[in-house]
Amino acid sequence: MIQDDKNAAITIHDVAAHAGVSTATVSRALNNSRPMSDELRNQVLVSVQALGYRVNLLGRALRLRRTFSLGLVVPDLENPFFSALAQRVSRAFIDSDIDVFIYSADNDIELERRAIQAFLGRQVDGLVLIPCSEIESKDNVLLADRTVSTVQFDRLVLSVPTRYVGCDNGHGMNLVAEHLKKNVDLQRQPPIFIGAGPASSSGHQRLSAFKKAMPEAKTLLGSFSFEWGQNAAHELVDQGITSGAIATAADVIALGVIAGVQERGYRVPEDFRVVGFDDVGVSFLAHPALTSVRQPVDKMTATIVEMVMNSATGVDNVANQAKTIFKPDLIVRQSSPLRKV
Amino acid sequence: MIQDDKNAAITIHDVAAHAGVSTATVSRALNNSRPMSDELRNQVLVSVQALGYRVNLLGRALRLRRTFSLGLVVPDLENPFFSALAQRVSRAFIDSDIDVFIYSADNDIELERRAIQAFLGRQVDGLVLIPCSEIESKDNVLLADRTVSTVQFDRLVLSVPTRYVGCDNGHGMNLVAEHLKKNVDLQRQPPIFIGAGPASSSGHQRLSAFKKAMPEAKTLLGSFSFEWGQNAAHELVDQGITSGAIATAADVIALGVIAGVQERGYRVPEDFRVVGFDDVGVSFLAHPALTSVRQPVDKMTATIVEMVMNSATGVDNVANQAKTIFKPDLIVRQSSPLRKV
DNA sequence: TAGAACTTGGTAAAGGTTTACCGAGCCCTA
DNA sequence: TAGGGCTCGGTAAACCTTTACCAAGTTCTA
Repeated sequence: MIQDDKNAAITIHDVAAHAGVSTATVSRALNNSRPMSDELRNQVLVSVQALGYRVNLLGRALRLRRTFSLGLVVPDLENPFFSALAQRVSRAFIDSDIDVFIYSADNDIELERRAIQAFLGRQVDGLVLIPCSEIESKDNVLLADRTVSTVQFDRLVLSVPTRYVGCDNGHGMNLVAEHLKKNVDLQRQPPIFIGAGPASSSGHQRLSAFKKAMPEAKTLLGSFSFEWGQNAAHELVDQGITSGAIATAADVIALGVIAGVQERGYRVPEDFRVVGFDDVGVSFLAHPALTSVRQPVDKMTATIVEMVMNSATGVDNVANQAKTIFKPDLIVRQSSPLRKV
Repeated sequence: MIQDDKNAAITIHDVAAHAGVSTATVSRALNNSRPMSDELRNQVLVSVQALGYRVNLLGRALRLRRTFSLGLVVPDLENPFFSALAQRVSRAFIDSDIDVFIYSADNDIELERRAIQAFLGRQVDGLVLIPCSEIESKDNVLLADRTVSTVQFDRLVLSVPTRYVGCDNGHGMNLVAEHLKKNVDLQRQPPIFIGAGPASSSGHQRLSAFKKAMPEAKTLLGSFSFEWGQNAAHELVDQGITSGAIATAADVIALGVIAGVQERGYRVPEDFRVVGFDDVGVSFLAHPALTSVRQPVDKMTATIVEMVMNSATGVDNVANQAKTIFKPDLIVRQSSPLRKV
């Protein structure tokens, strides 16, 4: 059984031997950890080139007790909203010396735990979690937080006191309610909310905020999925509701709603106004363009970067449990325009 | 500057001391690497529990020269097609002892290189790459392949002789051509192909296969994006083309095309037939449901698993450059149904 | 010119594992 | 009872780095 280790890995010792210096010198040349003559440094770098040496980050991490890496655990990459968030988080770290590794929990609490264990065992410097469930993920988040600097993102397990970055779902829903009151005739037909169950904090918060802002609303609850929006729309039409204002808990639901009402022969925005939430990941696929609550993702990811970098250098134990909540905006587009159609 | 290392990491030595045994015994108890009395094993496990010990995978990897990890580099997670593929690859490894870590290159050759370096430095056991570009990614793929067991997936840099798993784009396009010939009246209006430029191997292959199968087709080339499909559709309509058959190089383009023609007041499938390619990631968002070439993703990811596991155990240096190409199927749905509408 | 102050290179320990090898104790047989 | 063949625990080396400390050489000052 031949290990195809390719070429049996060059170490710093090989470089040192090739350059005729000690390993300390090689390390110092590569890391600029102490001033040295240009001549000597070049001598080392030439050998590095010649041998094609690449530092073994495992050895370095062991010694430094630091890996320059961050783990990002997302509930489900097949959901374009989460994959977009993942991308944006990675991108936010591009100017840092930290590598972001993504692990998908595939909507499975067990797998979420495995992801966290995988990262913890590999000694990541920090962990960013979008927990699968507001309740069932508790132990997982706890495990993470006990071991390493942890930030929850987008979704929150409130019972574990970690830092958190998210958006003000209540404010977002208020904007939606205001918009509908101003621009839709709600006399004929009270507004309808098509949401997700309260298993995740976002589903939970958006639902209760909308109910509070528009107590007269009819609410239908399902999951954060296209199919659910589609089914709910069919259901409405089949019940004889053929126009009105529909708010949703997420863009992906709104897309389903639009498809669903169109399949039944109704039009958006002429018959139904539809409003989404998130404006991340899938909203660009909507037709007509989707009025949606936009989360300020860039600000949010920038905050995550700040939190991670600070806790890596241990600056800020003060605000270690701080929740940073951003106010979202309403972006008005064709699916629910400003004037009454 | 306080390192908030939480609780300063329990090592195997702490466990050994607590249990009153040597580190060798602890390691053997945890890894079952040599038979031992149940009594002793329990004694060790109790201490492990009591201290909350978790193995440091860095130390282990250093010693074992194996990390039980796989790096997956994708071009762009904001593209739902790639994020779905990433999810599916991870999922395929769920029953193995290997953890899959995902890194997004954000469509940037430099970042793709950084991703590969990050994985190589961390000594992953294997690398799965979906290269950004057929040409510009060459050096990156080469770097990977020189160092570790590498598989290219979906897209191919042919000039680097690595293993590859993909689908037969030519065959897929032949199926599309056949379908259109049988079910659409192409006399009135020759078929139209809305594709992507030849920078990626999939764009390239799909284009040339379709042109070969239907030389009379009009072709428009852009990018793998919704916007491009939308713009291309507008362009067609604005040129006075108001019906016909449209094949595309990807579902995400097809979605854009559907949206585009609908925006101009035409219907799918009554006016335009639209066919996608991939049937992964976004096709479920299409309305009407999208006729598409389905890649057999499960078979493909299973093959990747096999390749990675084999090369990890060094079984198969023979087929080390094997290209495994799967035949896709055509899934007929409403956007281009079987009978002439 | 003695020696302080600085520069610059090397030695070796430490970081957390796993495991080859050793040795001690036991049972069994000749 | 000598010693062969077990079982089972421990010691220490190795995996690859970085860096505290040391030592030697140089420059400068008093």
